[in-house]
Amino acid sequence: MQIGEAARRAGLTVKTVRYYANIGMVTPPQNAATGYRDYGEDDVAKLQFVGKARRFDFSVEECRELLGLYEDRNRPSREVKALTMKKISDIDTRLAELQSLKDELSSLAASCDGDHRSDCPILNALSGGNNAR
Amino acid sequence: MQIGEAARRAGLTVKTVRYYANIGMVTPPQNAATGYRDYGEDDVAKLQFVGKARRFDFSVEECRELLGLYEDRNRPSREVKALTMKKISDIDTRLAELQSLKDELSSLAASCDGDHRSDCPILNALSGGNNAR
DNA sequence: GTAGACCTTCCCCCAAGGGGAAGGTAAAGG
DNA sequence: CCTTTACCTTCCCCTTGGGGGAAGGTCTAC
Repeated sequence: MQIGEAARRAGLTVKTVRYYANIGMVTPPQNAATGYRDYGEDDVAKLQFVGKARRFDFSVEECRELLGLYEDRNRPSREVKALTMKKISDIDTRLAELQSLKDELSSLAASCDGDHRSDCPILNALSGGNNAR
Repeated sequence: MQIGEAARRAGLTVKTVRYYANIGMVTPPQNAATGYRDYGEDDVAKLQFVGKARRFDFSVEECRELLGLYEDRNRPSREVKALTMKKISDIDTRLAELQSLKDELSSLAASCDGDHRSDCPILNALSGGNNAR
């Protein structure tokens, strides 16, 4: 099938699918005469796989790794689990950072009247000494 | 003072400070003879302000806006608070997304033995039907 | 035969700088 | 006076994950 239908079926844009072909992630054969890429069912499955992994916040390089494991029917599940645990740990780190930011911003916002007057504790905190963070 | 000291005092890299000058965020006068930028105390204060706002996850454009409000001694604090509340809302959205990702990945990881065998529920979920997400 | 819907490659664009080259400048040391 | 060292400058390419659009080839329908 052509790239448009493959993209539709994988829930990706044509640009994205072409990009994955360019970086060697999902590489369909290319018709010598027309230059058109020719996607098969297995390619669509890989595209769906990558699309789903991307939605799970795996980077393109991590997707490439997962795809390699996916295609290797004899790899130990340990490797896949390790990647997943690492990703969970990354997410935890980011969650903690964002929560901390939110707490600080919330306390700043709570101290600001937010009215027509110009006095603003938020700006004061941002411009004040380095003790704010 | 020269850019190096300004950067040190603001807790930023020279590259970053030069970038802020290039995009018109903090623009010190430039010595006509040597081309060296000449930072004053007010510039350092602005750099510190921007650096702190960046650490609060405000984008460079948002920082530019905050800096405008910071320099306008007559603006209502309402505007500053609105930007802050918007940022908190953005963070909330991202927190929810990440938490959801984490939950899904955690349940996948829990179902995977992670041993030497090749059967892996994580890969099965990624390659399976679209019901996983 | 021609319009419309595909497809291709190619190049520039985003954020927010980082890395490093090539070259100018200032101050200290010998 | 000369050299080393530590600054500084501009310039260009690199990052992530594609998006936008131009120029041009192809295929099907009417």
